[in-house]
Amino acid sequence: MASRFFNLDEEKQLRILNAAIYEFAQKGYDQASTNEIVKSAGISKGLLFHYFKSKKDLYLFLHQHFVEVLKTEFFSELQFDEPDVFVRIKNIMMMKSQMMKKHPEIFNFLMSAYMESSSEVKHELDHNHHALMHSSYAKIFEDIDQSKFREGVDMNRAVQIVFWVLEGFSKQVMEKTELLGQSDNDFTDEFAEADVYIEILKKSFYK
Amino acid sequence: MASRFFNLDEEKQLRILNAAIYEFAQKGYDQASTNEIVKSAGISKGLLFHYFKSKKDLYLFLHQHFVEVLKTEFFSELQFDEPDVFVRIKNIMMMKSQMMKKHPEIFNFLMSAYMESSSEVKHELDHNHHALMHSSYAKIFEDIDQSKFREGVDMNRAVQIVFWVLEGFSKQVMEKTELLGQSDNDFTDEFAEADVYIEILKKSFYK
DNA sequence: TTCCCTTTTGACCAATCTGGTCAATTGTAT
DNA sequence: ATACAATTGACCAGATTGGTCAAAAGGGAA
Repeated sequence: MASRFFNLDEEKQLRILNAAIYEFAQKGYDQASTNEIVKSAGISKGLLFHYFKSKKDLYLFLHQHFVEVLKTEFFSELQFDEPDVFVRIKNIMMMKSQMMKKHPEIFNFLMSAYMESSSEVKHELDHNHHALMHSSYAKIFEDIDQSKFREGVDMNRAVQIVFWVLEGFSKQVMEKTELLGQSDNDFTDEFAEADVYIEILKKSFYK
Repeated sequence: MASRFFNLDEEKQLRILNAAIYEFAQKGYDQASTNEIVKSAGISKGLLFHYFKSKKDLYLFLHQHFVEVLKTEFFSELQFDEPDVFVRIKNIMMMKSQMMKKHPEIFNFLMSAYMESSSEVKHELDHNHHALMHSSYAKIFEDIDQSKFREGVDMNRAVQIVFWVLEGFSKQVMEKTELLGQSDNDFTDEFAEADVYIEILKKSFYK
């Protein structure tokens, strides 16, 4: 099914993919319209159903595909050798911000898929999602250098705190850059500010 | 318009309100169906348009009404005399959790309204929202006792950290209680755990 | 040109749904 | 019986739904 799709003009592929994830993100599975998708992709109705045999087929393909796309980009750009957990978490958060900036439509789509409640696709989605989380998230907290922590601090809670702080921080960054016109922003200032928070937390929890 | 509505059976009022916010939260303004609302409220089409002269009228009324409801409940149960910022933030977060637990439908509706992009209502919503945020949020950070902070700590950033940590914490609590069957939960354990985090942060930032 | 195969089209389907109206019915209090 | 408010639901005209399929268009080889 999908293999045939990838032989298309790359530009036509993109038009279809973008139109589809936009529509699904906007309206959710049930309410999304295949008519709307073909119209905004500039292709005929028949063609869409030629490549994807049903609406469900299309939706599940999109989900699988873009999870894969983000995963690939994420793991190719992240250095895993970073020994300090705090910095590791920071890198992940900043990367997430950069990727949300770069591919907002994909994030919107995957976020809406995460919230999707239509019984027609819910089961398959949950399955994909769990597989992803289990494989990716765990390794953030792997191999933490315990010797750096001051005696008496609860290491797990400390790491949790750092995680929440940087999550809050990157959420704030996203909201700010959304308000201002975005464009060229390379997050240099934000990296620096994130480091200030890291330093504060290190001073609190490290020896 | 709305004044007439409040003369109805209270039970009928509730049926209408619940049906409406559920539908709007589920599908967004454009895609929400007035037919669906009257069906699930068990009233006739004509009646809905008798009390609310249009779909837009209904939507904006619901928004205004439930913002008011939550605001009232929030400010009536919160003690403002709490002198410690950290505890103040904690109280607000825990209260938010409790209210989300108590009125999940209202939160869903207001959350979806916050994300609403339909041009027909966006402008009015933004206006309401801004008014709310400006009046409520500011006083969280009012009158902070600076003398408690250790020298050398950046007070604003410290408060920000506490805010993010407790936000992350309460989000986690919500997700957990959503997975488990909810029911009777009074958040006693969660209050205690939140206090642990508060203590850690106090030790870091206070004299 | 002719042949053959793949790609692409869009009219068509039957069903459902849209926000909103309004003449008619029902309920209630005098 | 009268008046008035509350309530109904059939009706409107048009749009939209996921999906099909015979036909047209494209393109390379003979």
